[in-house]
This record gives sequence, C-alpha cells and structure tokens, in this order.
Amino acid sequence: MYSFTEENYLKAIYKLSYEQKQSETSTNAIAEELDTRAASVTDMLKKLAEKQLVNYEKYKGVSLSDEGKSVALQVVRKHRLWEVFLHDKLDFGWEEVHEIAEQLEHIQSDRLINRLDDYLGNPKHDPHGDPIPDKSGALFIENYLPLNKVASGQACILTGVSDHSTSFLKSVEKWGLGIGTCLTPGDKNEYDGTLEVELPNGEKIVIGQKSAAHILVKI
Amino acid sequence: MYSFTEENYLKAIYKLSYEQKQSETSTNAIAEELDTRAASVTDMLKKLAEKQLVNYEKYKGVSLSDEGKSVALQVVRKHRLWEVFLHDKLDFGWEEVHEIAEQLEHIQSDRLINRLDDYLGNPKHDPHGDPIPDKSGALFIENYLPLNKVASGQACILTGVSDHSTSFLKSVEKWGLGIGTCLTPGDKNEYDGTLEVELPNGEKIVIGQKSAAHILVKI
DNA sequence: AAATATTTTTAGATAAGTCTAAAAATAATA
DNA sequence: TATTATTTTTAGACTTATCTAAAAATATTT
Ligand SMILES: [Mn+2]
Ligand SMILES: [Mn+2]
Ligand SMILES: [Mn+2]
Ligand SMILES: [Mn+2]
Repeated sequence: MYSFTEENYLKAIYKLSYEQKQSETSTNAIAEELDTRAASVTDMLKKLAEKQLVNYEKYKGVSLSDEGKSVALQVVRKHRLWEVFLHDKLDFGWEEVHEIAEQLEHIQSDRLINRLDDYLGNPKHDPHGDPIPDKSGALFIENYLPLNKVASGQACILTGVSDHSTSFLKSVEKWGLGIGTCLTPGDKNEYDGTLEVELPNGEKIVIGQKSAAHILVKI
Repeated sequence: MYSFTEENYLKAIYKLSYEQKQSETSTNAIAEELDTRAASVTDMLKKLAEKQLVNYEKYKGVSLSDEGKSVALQVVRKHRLWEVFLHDKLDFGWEEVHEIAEQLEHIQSDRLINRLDDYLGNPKHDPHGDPIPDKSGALFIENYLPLNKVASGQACILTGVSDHSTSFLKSVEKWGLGIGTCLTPGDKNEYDGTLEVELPNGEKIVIGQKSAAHILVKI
C-alpha cells in the first residue's frame, strides 16, 4: 500500500510528535531522526500532503492526518511485535532487536501480523517496555516516571527505558536490571548527580543522573 | 549488501537454470519469471555483470557466477525457512506461505536466519517438500519422481510438488494428500489420461494427468 | 540463400527518492 | 527596527529501476 520510505517518514513524524508532546513537528527534526537532509524531507512532505497523509503548510510545520496516524501506528505495532518475537522466541537481547525490527516492520500482511500477535500471546509491551497498539491501532499509554523523579526510599518497578541505544541498554543489563526489576532509590549525591539504588537482593548500585532519567518506573 | 531487486534477479536466474537443467538462461525467460520487460532485464544483466554476479555476453544468455549463485542460494534458504515458520508456527496453509515469504526472504541478518533455523529445528524441507540450503549454501538434492512415472501397484510416499500455484495446492489438499502421504497408483485411463490412486485408508481417488505430473514421490 | 519471425539490445523517457548549493522565509539579537 | 542567524524551500542534478518504441542480431522458414 505505502512504500517503505513513506512508512518511515510517517513513523518518524509520529515518534517526534509523541516525544515533543505536540502534534506539529519540524522539517529539521524529521531530517535528523531519519538521518537525511532537510531538502529531502521537504520533497517527501509535499508527496505525503498530496496523499492526505499529513497536514502540511510551507514553513509552518507538519502533523499527521487521521489516515497518516493510523498507518504510523500500524508500523509501530508491527515493529514492536517483531521485537517481542525476536526477544522471546529467538533469544535476541533487547539491545539487538530494534535494528532487525526496522526491516521486519515493513512486511505487508495483516493476517501475518495478527497471527504473530496471537502466537506471542497478545503481548501488551515490547522488550523495552513500550506499549503495543492493538489491531485497530489503539494504544494504552501509561505514564511512567523517570527514576530520578522518584522520592528516596520509595520502592518502584522498572517498566521501561526512554533511550534505546545499545550502550545504554547494555549498561542497564550489566547493573542486573531489566523490565520488572524492583528498585528503591536511596541517597542522591548532589555534587555529581549520581544516585544510589537498592536492588531486591539488598545489593546497592550507583548510577549517573543521565541513566536515572532514562529508566522508567511505576510505583 | 545487495538490493531487493538484485536478489530477485539472482533468484530467478537460479530457478530457471535449475528447472531447465542448464546453467545458461535467456533474457525473455527471466522477464517472464519476474513479470517485467526484456529491456529491463538487459539493463539489470549489465549491472549484475559489472558486479561480477553473473557471466553475461550480449545475445548469448546469462549464467550465475560463484558469488551470484551463493547469493541466490542464501535467498532461497531464507525463503524456505520463513515458509516453514509461517506453516509450522503460525499455521498458514502451504498455499499461503509463498507470497509472504517473497517479502521476508529479503530481510538482511545472518544471525536472524541462523537462529530461525535453530528455532525451527533445522528443517531439511519447506512445506512444499523443497530442500533447504544450509548455512554454507549446500543443498542436498534428492531425485523425486513424478507420480505419473510410477508403475501401477508400486506404493510410494508424497515428498513434494513441482507446481506451487494456489489452485493446484488446494486441490491436492482436497484429495486429502500432503507431504508424507502414502500413495499407490492403480489403473490409468489411456483415453483421458486420468490415474486412479489408492490411499492408506483404502479410499481410491482419481486425478488428472497434469496433477499426477506435479506430484513428486519417492519409492 | 533469401525472406521472415523471434529475440535481444539500444535509445530515450519516467518515477521515486536522494543530494548540494543557493534563495527565501522566519526567528533571534543587537 | 535593522541586522544577523537559523530554518526551510527551491532549483537542478544523480541513482536505481522501470517502461515503450525502434534498431540490431539471431533463429527459422521457404
Ligand atoms: Mn525499536
Ligand atoms: Mn522497542
Ligand atoms: Mn515459495
Ligand atoms: Mn516452498
């Protein structure tokens, strides 16, 4: 239906709008997200507007139309379900699944993705804790809290990460943390920003401010 | 490494060479196999020759180089392993798997395909009975016999099909046949070419000459 | 061998997606 | 407000893959 490239643009616009918490996003932001040039983005935005997938006015930013958002959510659904498959069935680490899912998310077959969903047991989250849209594109959004906002002594559960880079995911794993781990933040070093965190086994680890901001938890 | 399109051309040349039992194949045959025009094929053959993937001389046909054959076999491996996944794990019928595998065969990740292979239990054949090349591209070719060449009364086992069209596969299924079914050909009607075949439960079915030629068996 | 038919290749165009460099619009600063 | 900086768009070119129509080469008939 829509090309590989069109799907990637729609997904990028969706992601940026979501992260920036506003429906409009900019040409430059899209270019950076897709590792391409602003001129290429402008060209594509014109095509997407032509096809009514985005609302676009020159110099005034762009937002997804209903149809565009629906396509983007289907791509996100496919991406996250394939990540679950790679992680749960093929034993790939959570730092490895994203790259392969970037390719698999473009396979066109509703029947395939719905059967995969069933085969995986209709998971609600991907290996990074991100929610998986259902068949109709509905997404249940939970407001998770970054660990650095949690009060000292307040026990909480790791539910996701907001940085998917390999280096960050590997260090989270090295600390012995993963989705579902119970954490209790302790003392914060006001000088260098590091945070002490207690694990269920009583062990205490120290993590930097930046890491604490990308570890999402629920209380 | 190689584009979607390049992979499809290499696979087509491999398939035609294999079917025609000679390494050389023609521009027109490739055009028909890929549902494109002869002029497009000529253009692509020049590019593939440039990249040393095929041996090509104007007006003299084309054959795969060692590297080209290796790429083609990897694509075939991926195609057939994905067909097994779709059939065995996601319960797709053998008439449905090919179309989806045409997309999945282009996913680039050696680690993925090798893990998938292990996950599926290193199958030797796809749902149509076709052999699956191993990691190194080695293919164990068995000489199966079309059912119409089997002597009357000689029991044999269905091991594959040489036509993958939906209509044929559906009719084979309707007769209650599948990979592994034991068959005993009986009387052949010399007038209309139909063949009587006995099944393990004693039931007798009648199939046409064309179908009998596309049902492969071993004795 | 000459005429005809078929196959294959070339020539020139088109579409999708990308790029650089320059121009235009908008935003920030003095 | 005028100047400067940043962002965005246009203009024109390039790549990959495709097409039609015409020319060239090869194969088949008479
Ligand atoms: Mn991902
Ligand atoms: Mn994810
Ligand atoms: Mn197939
Ligand atoms: Mn097959």
